[in-house]
Formats: sequence, structure tokens, C-alpha cells
Amino acid sequence: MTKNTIQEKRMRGYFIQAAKEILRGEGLRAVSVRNIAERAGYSYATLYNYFDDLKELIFECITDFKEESTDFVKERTKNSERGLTKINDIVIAYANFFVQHPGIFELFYIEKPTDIAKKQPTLDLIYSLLDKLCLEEWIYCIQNDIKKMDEAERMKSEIRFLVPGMLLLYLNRRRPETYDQFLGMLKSQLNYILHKE
Amino acid sequence: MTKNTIQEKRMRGYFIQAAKEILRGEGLRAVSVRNIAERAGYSYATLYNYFDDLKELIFECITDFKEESTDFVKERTKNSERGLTKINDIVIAYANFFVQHPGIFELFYIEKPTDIAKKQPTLDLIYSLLDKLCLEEWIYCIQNDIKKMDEAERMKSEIRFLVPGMLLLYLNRRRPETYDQFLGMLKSQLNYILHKE
DNA sequence: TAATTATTTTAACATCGTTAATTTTATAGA
DNA sequence: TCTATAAAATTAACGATGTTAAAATAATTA
Repeated sequence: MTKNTIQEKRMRGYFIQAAKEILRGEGLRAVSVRNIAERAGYSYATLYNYFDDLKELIFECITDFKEESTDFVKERTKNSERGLTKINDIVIAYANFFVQHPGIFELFYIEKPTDIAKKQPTLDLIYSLLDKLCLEEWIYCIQNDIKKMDEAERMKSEIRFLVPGMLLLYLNRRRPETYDQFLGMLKSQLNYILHKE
Repeated sequence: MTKNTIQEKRMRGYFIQAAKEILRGEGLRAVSVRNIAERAGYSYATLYNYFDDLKELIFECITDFKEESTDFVKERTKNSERGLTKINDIVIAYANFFVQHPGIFELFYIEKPTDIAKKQPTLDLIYSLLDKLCLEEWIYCIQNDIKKMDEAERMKSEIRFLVPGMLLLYLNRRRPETYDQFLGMLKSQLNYILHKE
């Protein structure tokens, strides 16, 4: 059944593209089978010729968005001074991406995968995304004796929980209330984690 | 319309009770109007005589669960040595409560309030819950010169984001994979936050 | 007991994801 | 080019969902 022909891939692409547009614009709760199909220019049942179910389609979007976020962060930090400064900037850019696309945050961190089996790699992808974005700079820091290995590990761990935690409270609970406050808080937390003695 | 008679309150209580049972047992996605009403012994439309909509009922449950979590934490930490040790224990007990009741975590931190206006106090409640649980001990620490005021503030802030962040990744993304790993990580992070110099 | 009010229930609507049956389109062989 | 067959897309339908309006029942009052 999985012929994976060019046409088949193209069709999948149409639906994925449509789903991504809705996700980006209106978030996860605005997505529906009929919604996506209409935007893709097909009937709702046609979708099921190319995806097992809606979940499969949605999770296809994740890998796409993962690359978008990676590009976004890299573009924004390509001129940052190497080392801790760059790590700082990467984390801020990463958080910024999700503030601009709350629907993608939902997808990455909140949406429950009902059937976990198949998507384990996808979950790994998300969990290690921020780590991967920073990896190169952490290596740089260790090689240049800016931080020790175990220090770096602890900081990575702190940041790994800090960012989703702050985003969750800001995007879903509006705490703090303004973006400026959010950014200020993130910067101060980061500054403290990275530069404490 | 809001007569608030005893009978009216009783009726609301029946529905709230039913909703809480489902939330506790099967989580938010298992909750439905017909579901709750059946468990409460009434028809589904009767619910709308006592609540504007399902959301209102669900958010009523939050205040109830808030007290349950407070009791849970207090009971679990009443014998802890005062000061940083007790703060440590409170945070761990708090996290533990949500691990045992993931549906309540969803309600507290994840579920999006579509109409924010009315529930602003409820959101404050959640945001400051852990802070409140620890407040007494932080005062103790400051008064006994264990920590300075600004140090304490920074630690409170770190913990405020750490706990939801870790819970989000563990409960919704199964990272880390086992509860033991989760607990170990939480303890090590807490230990570092509270005792770093 | 009769009339009125309050409460509860049933019926209905629009939406959702998904499947089966049906129609349309494309392909193959003559 | 016409026809038989395979592939693809569409419509119809099912069982859910939250919510509202109309109908039926129960409680209260005169």
C-alpha cells in the first residue's frame, strides 16, 4: 500500500502544507480534517488515502517545523559572539520562535501522543532539539576552558527544563503578563544559570 | 438568576463531584457533558441549568483540587526539618501530587482558558500555588540568615519554572522515561538550586 | 383541585474523526 | 477509438462532541 510514488508524496505534501498553514495561523484546535482538505483543494475523505489518520498528518508537520525552528535560530544567532553569549542568544531565539508560533509549541510540548510507539523518535527529536542547537557552543566552551564538562551538563539540564516551563506558563497561563516581562525574566534566569559562580 | 440557594449549591456539587471523579481517574479528554451528567444521575441538559458551560464546571474543579494538593503536600512534609530541607520536600511532594494525578496537571497548567476574563483569579491561584506552599519556609530561611532576600527570590523563580517544565516533559513526553529518573533529576536540580554557592 | 412556576428531559443542530459505498477519472487492451 | 478494468476522489453515513429550544414532568401556590 505504501507505494511512495512521486505523486503520492506530492499529495501528502499538499495536505501537510495546508495543515501547517492552519497550525501556524490558528493553532491546533482550529485544525480539522475538513478544514485541511478544503485548503488542500480535496474532499475530506481523500486525506485518508494518504494518511492513516489525522494524528499521522499532524506529526508529519512536527519534523517540518523542527527544521523551520532550527533555521530561525541559526539565522538569528549567526553573528553572535561564540561561547556563552551565543548559547544565551540561541536559547532566547528558540523561545522567541515559539512565542511567535504558539501553535507549534502546543504541537511540540503539549499535544498528547495517544499511540506512542511509532513516534518515539519524534519525541526524542523534540526533547533534544534545544540541546542540539547549543551542542556546538558547549563543545566550544569546554575546549576553551570556559566551562567544565560537569558544569556544562548541569547547565544544559537546567535550560532544558527552564525553557518549556517558562513558555508553558507564559503561553498558556499568561504569566508573566507581557512579553517584555517574559523576556526580561528569561534573560535574567539565563544570565544567572550561565554566569553564576 | 444566580440564586445561590442551598439546593442550587448542592446540585452544582453533584456535577462537580462527578467531574472530579472522571478527571482524577481518566483525565481531561475523558470528560464530557453526557459523561458527567450520567455519573451525577441527571440528564445532560440539566447541567446547563447550573453552569454556563462545561468550561465553567471544569474550572470549578480547579479550586477544589488546589486544596487537595495543598493538603497532600502539608501532610507529606509536616515532619520535615525546617528551612531548605522542608522547601526541598515541599517541591518534591508537589511534583509527586501531579505525577499521581496527571489529569489535574493538565487542568492546572495545560488547558487553555478560551475566555480569560473571568478566570484571572484562578490563573493567579495556580501560578502562585507552589510559592504559597513554600512561603513560610522562605521567611524562616531569611529570618534565620540561611538565605538572603534576593537569593531567595531568585531561587523561588527558578523553582517556579523548573517544576512545571519537568512535569510537562515527563507527563506529556515521557522524558525521562521512568519515574525514578524523573525523581532523581528533580532532586539533583533542587539540590543544586538550593545549595549552590 | 386548578393554575402557575420551576425543573428536568427529549429532540435537534452543527461540528468532529472516521469508514463504506458510490461515483468519477485514468489506464490498459482490442 | 471503444471498452473493460483499475485507481482515485467524492458523497453518505455513523457515533461522538457541546450547546440550545421545545416539550414534558414535578413542585408550588391560590
